[in-house]
Amino acid sequence: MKVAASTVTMPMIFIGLGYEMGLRTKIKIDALVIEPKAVERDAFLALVTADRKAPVPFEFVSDALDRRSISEQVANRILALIKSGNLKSGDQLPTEAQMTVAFSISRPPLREALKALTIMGVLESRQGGRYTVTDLSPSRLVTPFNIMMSVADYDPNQQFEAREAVDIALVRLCAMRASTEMRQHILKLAIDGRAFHNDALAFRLLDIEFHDALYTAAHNRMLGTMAQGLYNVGLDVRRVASTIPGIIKKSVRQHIAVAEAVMARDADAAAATYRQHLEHVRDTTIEFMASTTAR
Amino acid sequence: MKVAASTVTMPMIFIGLGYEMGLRTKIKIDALVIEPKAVERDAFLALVTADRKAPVPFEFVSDALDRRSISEQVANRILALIKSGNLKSGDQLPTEAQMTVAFSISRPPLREALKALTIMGVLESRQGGRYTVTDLSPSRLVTPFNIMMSVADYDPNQQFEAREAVDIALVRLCAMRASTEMRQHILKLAIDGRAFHNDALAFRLLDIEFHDALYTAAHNRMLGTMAQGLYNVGLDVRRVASTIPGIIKKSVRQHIAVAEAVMARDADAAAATYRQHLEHVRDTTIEFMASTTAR
DNA sequence: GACAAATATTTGTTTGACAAGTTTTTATTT
DNA sequence: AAATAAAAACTTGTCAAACAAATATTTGTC
Repeated sequence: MKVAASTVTMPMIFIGLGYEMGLRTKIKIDALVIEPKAVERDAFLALVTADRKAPVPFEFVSDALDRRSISEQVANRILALIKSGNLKSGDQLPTEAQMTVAFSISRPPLREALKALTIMGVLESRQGGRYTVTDLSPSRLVTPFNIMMSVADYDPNQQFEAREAVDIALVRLCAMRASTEMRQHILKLAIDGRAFHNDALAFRLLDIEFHDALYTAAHNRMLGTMAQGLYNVGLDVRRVASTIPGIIKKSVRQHIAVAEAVMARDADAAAATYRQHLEHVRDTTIEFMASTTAR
Repeated sequence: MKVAASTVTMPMIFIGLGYEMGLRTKIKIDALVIEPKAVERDAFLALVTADRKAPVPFEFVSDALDRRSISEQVANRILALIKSGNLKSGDQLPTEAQMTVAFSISRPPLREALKALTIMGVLESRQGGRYTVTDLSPSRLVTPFNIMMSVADYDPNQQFEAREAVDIALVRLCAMRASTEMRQHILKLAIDGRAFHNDALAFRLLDIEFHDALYTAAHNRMLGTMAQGLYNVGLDVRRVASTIPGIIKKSVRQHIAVAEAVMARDADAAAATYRQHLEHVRDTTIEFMASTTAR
């Protein structure tokens, strides 16, 4: 037990060296026997030690002071591994036990870092399985964006100003560079909406797909992620607002107009029609919010 | 010790009731005596119990499955308290010990949730002091945004497309609704740049302030946060790129042109000049990246 | 009442243990 | 020998207890 303690807190360079040499030690802790067999020349420890001196180009956490907690530092280190390409989508991370050795820390702070990245949609974990890097897709990474947006004071006007900037840029890009398949898919989704004039829930699902298709077809992940985040912010309000009779019908008509402009590769027309659509959504949303007197 | 364990895992409703009745229990754990004196009818426990049944309107974490870990659930709960206005900027959270009782969990998962929110810029903590809610300002909340953007594959063209959409919208808003003081501040920052034609570091700091002022003066926190995030993504590249002779001089001239358009409340002119500036930054950045052959 | 020292409180970190899943190995059967 | 089922090993999730380090609060003194 004493041995275990001193081994774990051994300077990283030593562990790394022992590791490089293929050293295999059996560490007995009470009734638990740890044998590093599954590691098999895992590159993680080397990576962690390698870019230890190299400063992370951009610091993510508020104060640049080194007085940050270990968990924040470790979260940055793992992010740096992903940024530098040493950890890619789908990759499995080492086990927590291995990482505690690699980072020379104990489990709780390590888990604080891992959980933070999990909540942010960068990592994924299942009890019994290992941590893996997610696909890092916009739909995964909107999570922190949603948090950011939802926590700030919610102002519908600001939100629609933002959507006007982001969505219309995306619609323009979509009209210019979408593939033929995506254009047809978008048009199909728009036309399919006609079947849901009286089914608010079904229309809402279709609406999500329609906007998603636009964002994806534009081939700009950054704008796409932002647009999706902004779309989500007002989603719960609009879910109720869209039950007002006539609103769905008008939305469907506008969707089709946008889709036809996209089909025609007419960026200006697509932007103009989409702007109309956005204004319609804004007005009905604000109207609805005003009608529910309680805040 | 047995008593302590059973007390902590007691159903929340009971704790809440005992609390409501002003019950004060002394819990002895080994040599540690916990006496809930500092709580003083703290509303936190009531809040936590209150909106326990009420479902959070929008779920932040990927899978809607209830198989999420406790820490993720608790993070959502705390966020819900902030969203609903029960926790405001600057508010102190209860101590960890109190929250473990309120949420009926142990410290590690609670800390995982708190640390996740800390890394995301929602909470702040100092050893010895308590957790507090940050000012939730864009500059704080960009953190998750930066992570999101930096983790995804970095494509300069996409980035500048995004900036074109977001920044130009902001500049337009700025030209329309900035206060007189802010306009003058922006102009001053632009003109001050002249002094730094040969000092890359100083110019970089001024550049950050200039763009920050534009974003703030536009009075749209959502767009402002996004713009700041996008600005940060390419910051380390541009820090080096801007050392190329002549680049600073041109940037300063363009800053002044933008500032003058803002002073004149001419949104179109501001947008046009800013677009020129962005293109200049884009071209020099791409040029620089191409010159450094190694990726 | 103001200031300094002592005390208490609070977050940060470590260690240890066990529960609840998942993966791998082993044994059995076909 | 291959497929399948059971067992073992492994891994994450959670709890518990303790101590270190920094901060708040109280107490004592002038």
